[in-house]
Formats: sequence, C-alpha cells, structure tokens
Amino acid sequence: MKKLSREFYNRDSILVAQDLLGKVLVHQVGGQRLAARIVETEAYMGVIDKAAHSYGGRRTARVEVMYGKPGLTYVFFIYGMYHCFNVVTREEGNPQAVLVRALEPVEGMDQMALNRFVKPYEQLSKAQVKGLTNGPGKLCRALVIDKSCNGTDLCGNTLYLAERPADSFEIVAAKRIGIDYAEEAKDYLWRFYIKGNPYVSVK
DNA sequence: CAAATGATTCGCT
DNA sequence: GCGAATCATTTGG
Repeated sequence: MKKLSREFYNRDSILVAQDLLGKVLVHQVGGQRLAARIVETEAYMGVIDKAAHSYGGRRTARVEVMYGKPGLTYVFFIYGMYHCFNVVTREEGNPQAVLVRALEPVEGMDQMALNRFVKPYEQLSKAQVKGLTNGPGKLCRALVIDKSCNGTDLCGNTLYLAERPADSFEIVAAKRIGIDYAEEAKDYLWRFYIKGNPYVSVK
C-alpha cells in the first residue's frame, strides 16, 4: 500500500474530499494495526465557508492546525463526548480541511469491536457491525483517535492514509450534515460518499 | 418505524 | 454561560 504524498493534500478541498473516497486510513497503535477504507467525507472550505470553524479567518488555538501544512490532522472534540477526524488541505495559511465521516473496517476489526462495544467482533449483532465506523464520532472511537492525535502528520508512520489498488465505485454528492446554523452554506453539495456502501452515515 | 431527548466537555464570547 | 461538523436510548404511533 502506497502512502499518500504531501502534494495530494495541497489541492482544492473538494477534489481532495472526492479523492479520499476508497483510500485507507491506517492507525498504528499499541502494536496493533487498525485500517479502514474511507467511504464518506465532507469538504470545509475555510474562510468563505460559514460551516467551517475557520470561517472569516477565525484563528484560535483550536483551529490553528488548519492554518498549518497540508497533510496534518485536525481532530476536535464535540458535544462533550465525541471526536471528529479531519485532514488539513491546502497550503500553509489557507485554513481548509476535509472531515472523514465514515469508514469501512479492513484490518483490526476485533480491536475496533472492543473499542466500541467492549466485546469481540464475532459476538457483535448485525447492527453493531454496521455501527462500528459509520459516523464521525464512531470511527474515532473505533480507531482510537482523540485530541492527542491533533496535529499529527499523515506523512508519518503512526497515522496515515494509503492508496488501495484496483478499487472502483460511484461517487454521490450531497448536503453536509449537522450544520443547520450555516445559513446558505448548509445546502452546498460538499459531502461525498460511495454509492451503495453500507457504512455511509446518512444516505 | 420515526422523532424526541439526554449525555457531558471544551472553546469561545 | 452557551452551544457544538454526534450518538445511543427512549418514547410514541
């Protein structure tokens, strides 16, 4: 599996969001390898995007990493109990990112099951298998992604994204989720997912 | 089945 | 203080 280069992330966030579909997120943790295929993403277009944390050029400690190099992670804490995993896009100083909303488990499913439901994969109900990684908060719990991962370089060796050979699918564009406060920006078709994939959070 | 609700912490005003 | 790029659970039809 070939790791994605820095240049991959230094492009229009909408393109990156689309191209991330089908790629594999790998987290090397506790001697275990957790890997899952990206099936749903959302683009956050920075200063012009009312839904983005960096809208209007807001620059606080929380969003600082979005102003950094492309290929870093932006992990934030939300609703008192969940994390969301993002990939920083564009050059330094241009605060854009792509939110990863859903994954399809590929490797280390047993560990993911323990992380999410505190029981082995074989004992999960059908609904629990689907619920393993089909949402931004869920996938972070399954892959052990939390605040300490914020700012990690995806061009490194513990947390990274890789190419997956011979993968073909259809991409669907849709409205983003959970941003009702964003006025006209909430209707932009900046969410992308793999058509027909059971792990997509909202069809 | 869909819809409403409670959980629970952090970052910002 | 308030509200958040969410989710599990409960409630009601």
